[in-house]
Amino acid sequence: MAARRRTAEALRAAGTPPWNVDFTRDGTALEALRRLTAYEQADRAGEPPVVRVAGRILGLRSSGGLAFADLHDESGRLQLMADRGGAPAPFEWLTGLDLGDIVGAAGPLVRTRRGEPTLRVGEGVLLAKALRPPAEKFHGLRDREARYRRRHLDLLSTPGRRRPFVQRAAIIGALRAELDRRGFLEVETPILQPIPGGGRARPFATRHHAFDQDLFLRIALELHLKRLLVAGFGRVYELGRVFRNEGLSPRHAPEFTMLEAYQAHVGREGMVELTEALVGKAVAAADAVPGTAETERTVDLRPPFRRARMVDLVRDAVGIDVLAGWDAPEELAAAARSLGVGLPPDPTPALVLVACYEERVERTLEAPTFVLDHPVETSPLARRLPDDPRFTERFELVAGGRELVNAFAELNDPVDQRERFLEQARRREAGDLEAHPMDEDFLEALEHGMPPAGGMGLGVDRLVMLVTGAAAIRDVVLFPTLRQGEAGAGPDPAERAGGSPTL
RNA sequence: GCCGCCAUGGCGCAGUGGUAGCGCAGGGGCCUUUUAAGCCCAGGGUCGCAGGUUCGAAUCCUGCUGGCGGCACCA
Repeated sequence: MAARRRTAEALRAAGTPPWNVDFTRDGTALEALRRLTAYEQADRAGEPPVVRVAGRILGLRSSGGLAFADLHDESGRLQLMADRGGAPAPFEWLTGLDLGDIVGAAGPLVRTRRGEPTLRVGEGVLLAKALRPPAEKFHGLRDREARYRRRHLDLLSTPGRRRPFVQRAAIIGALRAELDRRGFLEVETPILQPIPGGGRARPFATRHHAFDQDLFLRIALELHLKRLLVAGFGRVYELGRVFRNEGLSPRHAPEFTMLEAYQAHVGREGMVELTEALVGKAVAAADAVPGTAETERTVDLRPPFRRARMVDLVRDAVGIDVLAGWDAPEELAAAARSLGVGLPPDPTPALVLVACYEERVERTLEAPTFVLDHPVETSPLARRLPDDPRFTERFELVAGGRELVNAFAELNDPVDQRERFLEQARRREAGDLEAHPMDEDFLEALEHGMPPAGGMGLGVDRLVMLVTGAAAIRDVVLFPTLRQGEAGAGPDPAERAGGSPTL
């Protein structure tokens, strides 16, 4: 690095500023290749195309009087070449570059002896000197911590690793396009909330100084979107970050992206249809990203998806028939315990069912499956089944052993809603930190009348993981949350220690 | 929060109690069609941090920090 600083200073002294230089290109590397191909297909009529490209130098090879460099831009790679005899100034320029430098280059396109499309440099301009080298050029950054903490270095050193993030953007764009096409209104609701509701999770707490009041970061989008149904919007959705103060894992991050959509006058079936459509569009959008053919997708995400009731899944997988044993909760609990299923204290039949499902069934559901009819006790915002009030008109879409979507016919009975909040509040007082808090403001909205509606929430990061074949949520989040400790406080231990870098 | 594994030059890795090595990158040199170019030369590391055991510690022990994996909880 010291040598690079000297190089930069020498350039400045020689009247060639190493930064803040402009260069107008006439296309990307990919477009340059297309122009060369077109020229060749036209039987090389006339002069070869002259192009101006700009990008980062990630490979340098020189052999005496010939020098090559690999220029990478957002579209791909183009080789640069200069020879001492033919073009002394460009040759000196090219051999004086360092890996990582960002340059502009102009000249005719040719092919080398090996057939590599190559820009023969006529004019070369240094646009930004790299004082630090990229990571190792063959293996790139392998250390996971370094890759997450210094994502810019990871991505610049290994351009192919940008692809999942391009796919992510394509997926989010497709979700938005499909919802827009269906007439949903995209809205933005508060992230800072006095009462974090709409889900079961511990929130992050923060402090508003001017209000002298505690606020929480939202854990879900649900309650505000339902207020908008009350307000008269028939179809609304929000795509946004939510925050949950819970453990991390390859599939859990403290902040993640959620899509929630609400549609008046449709029930659960409408949400099934919408879910299948959105997943289908997401898959198509991701597959349309260039270079995606070799994506490793372990789960077939083509709709339609299987449907199964939770009670049936549990009965078939675990051998416990919760419906049959509903009136004998002690026996149900004993049966579950004898199979090694962990249960909360005083388990009701519903809690036995959910425990068996979550512990024994969910992770086994690889192929996308709509899991239907969750019990009321764990579904405080969902409408009851008309023919069985113990269960709700809810589903979760599970794929790859993980919940991807949670949806239901929304409860619009303010009396029932109040009772369920009270029940949740009792659990909260009993120490359940994730029980839903009482929310009078939301109840007041419901009391004005909310149309019957279906609602769904989709974990965008998980969808992106499934669609791109990523093993960890951190592989589809650009800058994942990491602990900030002494040892990992900054990117460069040498500089943090105050010593001079030894590069 | 608990359990296990990991941490060695800028990056990728080797080194299991006896003077820290290799490749890439960086520096110097050779080479006019290279593709992780090749060849020669010379550099660069308080082995994550702090203690301990030992004549002697990268190596064994303890604690701490960070990461990864699992459990618990959730999407």
